[in-house]
Amino acid sequence: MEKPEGIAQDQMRANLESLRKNGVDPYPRRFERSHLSREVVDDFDRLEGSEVTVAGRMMAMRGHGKAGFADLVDVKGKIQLYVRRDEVGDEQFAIWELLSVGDIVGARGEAFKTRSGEVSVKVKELTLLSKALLPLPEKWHGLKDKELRYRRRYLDLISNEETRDVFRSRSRIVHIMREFLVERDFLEAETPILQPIYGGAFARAFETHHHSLDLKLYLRIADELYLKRLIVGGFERVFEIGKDFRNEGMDRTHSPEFTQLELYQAYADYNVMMETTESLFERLARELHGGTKFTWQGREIDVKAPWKRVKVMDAVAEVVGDDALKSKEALVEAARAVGLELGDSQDDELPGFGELVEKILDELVEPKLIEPTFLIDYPLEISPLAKQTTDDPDIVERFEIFIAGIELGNSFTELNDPDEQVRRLGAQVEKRAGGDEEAHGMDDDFIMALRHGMPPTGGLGIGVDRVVMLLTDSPGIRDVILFPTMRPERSE
RNA sequence: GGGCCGUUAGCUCAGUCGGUAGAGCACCUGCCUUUUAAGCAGGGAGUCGCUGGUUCGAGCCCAGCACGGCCUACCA
Repeated sequence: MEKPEGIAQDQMRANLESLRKNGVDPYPRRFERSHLSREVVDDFDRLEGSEVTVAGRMMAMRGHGKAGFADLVDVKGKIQLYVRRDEVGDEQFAIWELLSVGDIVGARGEAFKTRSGEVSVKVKELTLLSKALLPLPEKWHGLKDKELRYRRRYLDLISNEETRDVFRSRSRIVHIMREFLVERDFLEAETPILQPIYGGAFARAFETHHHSLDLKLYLRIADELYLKRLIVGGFERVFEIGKDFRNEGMDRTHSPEFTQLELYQAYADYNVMMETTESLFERLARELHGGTKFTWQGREIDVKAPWKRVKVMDAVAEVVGDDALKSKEALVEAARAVGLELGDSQDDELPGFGELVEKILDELVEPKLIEPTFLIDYPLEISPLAKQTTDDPDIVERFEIFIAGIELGNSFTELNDPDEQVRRLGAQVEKRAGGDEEAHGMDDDFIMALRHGMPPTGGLGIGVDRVVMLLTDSPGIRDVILFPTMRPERSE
């Protein structure tokens, strides 16, 4: 059942019928415009007195008896229409009087300036291009309700200039990332989203089913294992910008579908990736903010290189003390002492050393990393795809990127020793068998690829949505995703 | 999962002590040929998120539910 539209809506519909009776097609086909609104405004000195044709949505109307004004908004801005009965004729003026705010129209007429100096079009011919049947949100306050803004993003975009700006910036950011990498001879790749075995991160996956293959498939949680196959294949520098899917909780920085940039560079290591990260962020900040400094939610950020590099174990020692790192038992005690909840004291139920380190990082270290920081050199236990450091076999060459307390990316010197990779994934498979749904599975084809020889390689993943949040001063990830995941509205 | 808050006209919001539902915008009518949050006069517009309860009487009090927001927890 369609719910009744309401009185204003009934009247808009009645106007539609009146227009049809007057022989007006309320939904005609193409319309040729000569100028965008901003072109007329910017080039007014040259265009004054000449004829222009513009089109857009009427966002305000001001009637004056036998004349009227409307604000016509198009993709680049707004221009005022001035409609006079003695200019358009009785027939068109009658049509004008049946239009409302929200209707989409085309107008041909002379560019001129009003008495108050506003560039306008003195309309000679007005064409209805689409009749609106529902009223727009309030013109002064815009659409404020967050739920409605997410669910009906089109209204948010019509009403709120800031929302349009966020998504324009998002488009630029993605474009700059692509340009940055293509300039450096990276090849853009598209790898499978539907995967029989998922890997490359710790996360629960969405499951689906392919009917004609009668095959269980997963939506990818990362691009990693396929992009590395391309490195084996000889492309040497590859990247992908695309959606990953993780079947987990949602909050200010987590969305079940999100956009990730992953890149892999043969003959590089994580040090090269750190330099690449710094260059990319500097480039993004310069293009969006004109320099390396900007603010996010009141915090001053400066992405100028070089960024701080802090070893994970040093950061943890700073919080819990050096002695705590000598054994798992000592670390457990120290973690409890600083207030972390670790569950029951049964040793086999406690997290491993690596997981403890990670928990301490999450709770006590990362939130404080406001200025851009690379946390480097992670425990091997929680990094099954990264290569060990030369001086400590329990530590891998890996970093994560933090700005404003938010994790923005993850990178390592990629593990390319196939036998070691089998051992690492084997440990993951055991964890999964023990009930850890987020542990990796064994990907035999990936292992086979490594056995053919993958060059030493540096890899980097960056959370694009979070980068957009940061650079657009948006408080949450839903504010930078056009149509964020929502529970359906209950319909009666 | 837990806590707090919200849900009233298409939108933005009021709603006092529990006593017949309000404003502005939008829409419609009238006047108005340089206005711009145009103006003036008038009009129509409601399942007060849903279900139950208390009460002579509920938008308001109580309980449950739904959806959302913020925080928190979990989760690479």
